[in-house]
Amino acid sequence: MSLKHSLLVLLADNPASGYDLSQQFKGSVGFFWNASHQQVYKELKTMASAGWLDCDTEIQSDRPDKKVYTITDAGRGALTRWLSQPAKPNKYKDAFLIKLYGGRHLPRTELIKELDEHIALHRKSLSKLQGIEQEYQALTKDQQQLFELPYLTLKLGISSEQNWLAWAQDTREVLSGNA
Amino acid sequence: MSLKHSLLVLLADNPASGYDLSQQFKGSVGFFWNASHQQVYKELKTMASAGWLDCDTEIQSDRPDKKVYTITDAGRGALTRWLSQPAKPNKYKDAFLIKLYGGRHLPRTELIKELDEHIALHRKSLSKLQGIEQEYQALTKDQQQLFELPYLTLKLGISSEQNWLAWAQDTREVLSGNA
DNA sequence: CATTGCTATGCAACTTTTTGCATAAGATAG
DNA sequence: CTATCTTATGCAAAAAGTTGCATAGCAATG
Repeated sequence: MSLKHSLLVLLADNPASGYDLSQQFKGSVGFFWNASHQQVYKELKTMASAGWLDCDTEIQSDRPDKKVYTITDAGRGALTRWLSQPAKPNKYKDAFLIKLYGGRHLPRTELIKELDEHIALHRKSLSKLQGIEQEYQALTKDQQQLFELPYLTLKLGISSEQNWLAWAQDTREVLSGNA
Repeated sequence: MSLKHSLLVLLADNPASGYDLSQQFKGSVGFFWNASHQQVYKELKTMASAGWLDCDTEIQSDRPDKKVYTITDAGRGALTRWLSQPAKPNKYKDAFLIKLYGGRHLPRTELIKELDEHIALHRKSLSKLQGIEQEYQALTKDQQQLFELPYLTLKLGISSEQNWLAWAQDTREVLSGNA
């Protein structure tokens, strides 16, 4: 339901191609929403035929051509309508926690091994977010003002990852029998 | 993909009905996995016909009859196979953060109003988890041992909610212009 | 010079999830 | 006494998401 609206929010700032938008889902936006490139391309097509977006093909010589989507007035209307309705509460899903919950059926060493893999992933994710934060902090005050709200979402991403990693350290000690 | 495995993990401990399992998704398990009752009933049916579960109807006089599902050896095998494969990294999706990210297009008062609603939800969720924690802490050491791993998942739930609420307080001040 | 990775788009089949509806009896609140 | 809540199950349609495949040229690594 909200992929459409994520795309509208991103396109409300700047026109972009499906590829560009997919890249955003791999970056700072990916913390709170994500979609595969297939899904994005398909959704953009649907949104364009609903009149929410205009599509222009940008011919590139050294790279594949781009389809650049621009939000229309109808698109902005749809976005505003959605924004003024209450957002559905988020639902967290984490397969690793299922494994931990049912970890009695598994040797501790395996649990720890998998925990370590997830720690590595979360560390990577944290440093990516921190890199984006540094870019933000390098901006002038005026520019920062523009990204004030996206920066708030980034801060939640960072503190969530830090919280996860702190929990993982404690958990690792319990699993190792050092607690 | 992991609904099957959540159900297997839960059924590995105790036989349960679809209703029971749905209730668990509303409780402590709901922090890291969830599904509607329709989904659960359907999935249990599929799993039973795959031979992973046995189904017995428990006739109740003052309440509707129950279908109690018990895990089979084949089910335990499927669970073990799944447990020994790496779990997919979690993906977080939060529609409210989309709104905050694109909040420039909305009056601050509306953003704050919605933030407050989500704060209320997260507080409720936190106190539910803390209630479960108190039940755990009231157990004897031996009983606690049995729930050692589920308790670890609960601790992540609690600290995640606390982290979210702390972020929300900061965010509220920024949105109110008091930062 | 071969392989991998990045840019860039998309179809088709399948699985998963959501949403709306349906039934039914006892319990509790106003 | 009426309405809502809880227990208990499920079907069917639609929407959303995943997985596998396909194309194609340029750049960089080895």
